[in-house]
Amino acid sequence: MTDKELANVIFPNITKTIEDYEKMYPERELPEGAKVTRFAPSPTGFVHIGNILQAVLDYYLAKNSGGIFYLRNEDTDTKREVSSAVEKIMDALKYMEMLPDEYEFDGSVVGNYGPYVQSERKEIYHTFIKHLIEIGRAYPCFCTSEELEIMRKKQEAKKGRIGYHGGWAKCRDLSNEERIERIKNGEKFVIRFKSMGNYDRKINYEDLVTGVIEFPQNDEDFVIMKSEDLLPTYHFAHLVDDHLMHTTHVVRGQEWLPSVPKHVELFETFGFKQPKYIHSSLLLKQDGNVRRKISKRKDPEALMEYYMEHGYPREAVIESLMTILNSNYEEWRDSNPEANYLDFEFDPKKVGTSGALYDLEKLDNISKNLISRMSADQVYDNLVHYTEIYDPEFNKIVTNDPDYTKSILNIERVQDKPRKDFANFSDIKKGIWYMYDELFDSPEYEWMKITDIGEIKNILNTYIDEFYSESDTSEEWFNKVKLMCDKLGYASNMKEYKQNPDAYKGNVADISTVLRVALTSKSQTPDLYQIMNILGKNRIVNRFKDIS
RNA sequence: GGCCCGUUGGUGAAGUGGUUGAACACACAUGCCUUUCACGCAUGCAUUCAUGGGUUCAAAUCCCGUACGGGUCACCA
Repeated sequence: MTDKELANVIFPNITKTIEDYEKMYPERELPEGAKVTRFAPSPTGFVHIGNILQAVLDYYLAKNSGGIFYLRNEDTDTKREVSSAVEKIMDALKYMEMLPDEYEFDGSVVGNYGPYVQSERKEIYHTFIKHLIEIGRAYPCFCTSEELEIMRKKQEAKKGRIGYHGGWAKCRDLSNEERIERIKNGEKFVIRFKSMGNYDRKINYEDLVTGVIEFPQNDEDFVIMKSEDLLPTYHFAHLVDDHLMHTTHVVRGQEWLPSVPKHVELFETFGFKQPKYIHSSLLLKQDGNVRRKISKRKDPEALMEYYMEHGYPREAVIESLMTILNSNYEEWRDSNPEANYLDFEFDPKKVGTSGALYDLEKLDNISKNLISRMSADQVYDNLVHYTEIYDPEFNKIVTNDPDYTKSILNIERVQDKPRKDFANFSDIKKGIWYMYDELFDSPEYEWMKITDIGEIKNILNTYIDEFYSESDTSEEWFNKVKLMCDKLGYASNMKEYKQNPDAYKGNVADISTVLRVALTSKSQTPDLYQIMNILGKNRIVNRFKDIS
């Protein structure tokens, strides 16, 4: 019996050919040098920051070259699949403003190279597998997992290489008669690739990041189609999909490096052009004195939700990831502060290979700088958008009087070196809540040096009765505070105070602090003059009255 | 265990044989500024590039060994 007959027994309903599919999915018409990349996560319910790292690179490579960035749902592992996972992936991409050009979501397909969901591409995979069987490069394997387990044990005992190769590949030399008979008897089987490789020979593979790497040839008859769901394994789906969708560059984690020889043989067998690979480094986390892979169970910052929930600006996340991806990015950003990151010239050779510790402090720093450069309007818009989803209560308060909120956000913003106190949009509430009467409800006053309520009231009353004037400029205002110091026996000049502290009850800083705490309850705030201006006289008086 | 990748300060890292007495950024420390905080400014922070050997006039940079870390060896991706 021929291989062709075997192929027909296994896939009786497959009538299309590889050529048919190649006609359906012709070469893309793109400008010279345009890159086609894909984000291809498996829908496990978590969007890992490492995945986003890859997506940023994918998106960048496509957009920077005038190419295509598409989303492919790798749902061939039916056991791990989670139903809401694709939604989460789309949410994350939306948040990052990295929407794919082609995708399949919510029942609609965008793009001409779909389906973009692997479980819907079964027939395509089967066509390619059928071809492989026809040319004698794939075969059904009836080994059970128990048998394979025993084989592994034997191999271990002999200290040999583990795997389904050479003489260990029992089903490889079965006759087609026997194969067909066993299939007709209803035996379960997987399809294995029949490797022609020789482990003692080497291949030279050129990685865009690492450079040339020498591997032994693949000689493993690895599984390309699973028995239960008849779906392909990653290796085979990678071949078929990236060929048919004309992917030019594959960004994937370093954990894929060892399977490169398999992919090389697969592409060579079909005579397909292999995409270029960028194997990105893993994100690590310092845990005591060991470094380990950042883990979604132990490290909240491993998940994209962390950044969304805290309201980190997408630009900051991108900046921090680009910094990890390419070591000279920061330098470039320094000299091109306003440029779009897509205009950066990326050099795959500069991708770190050793696994980087993901540094949240660095993110905070990048983010603080970024937010400090925004206008009050921009911060306001971001804040509204963020609180809509993550803090509806605060959203109501903030949007109740947009101009009022903006004036708060504008404190010490319009100046050469704006304040940098917000690393994300959830920080804002912590910084400005006291400006809203709804939230300023019996706060805990952080009195510092002057704690005597009698003295505090004396200061506040004196100030309101004799010195406060709503129309004062910043300088006038502070001069009056100093005048009050002189009157009450506090030093208005810090230098004089430091020279002779005993001559005074305290100094102008102590007085300012009393005003500050009385108005905000906090001992540390931005510019007090601006706060008072925004509060206005009535509320200042009222807040002073509350002190008792 | 086999195969592969890696190892420059607290962190990300620059660096591919000689103005590197190891850049830059983050973090940290100290000081200045200052009504608080933040900002800003100034200074400090690896005599040394995992380690041993070799090549060379010259090595973090090239070669070999060792150690350590990571990845992978599934009908998971």
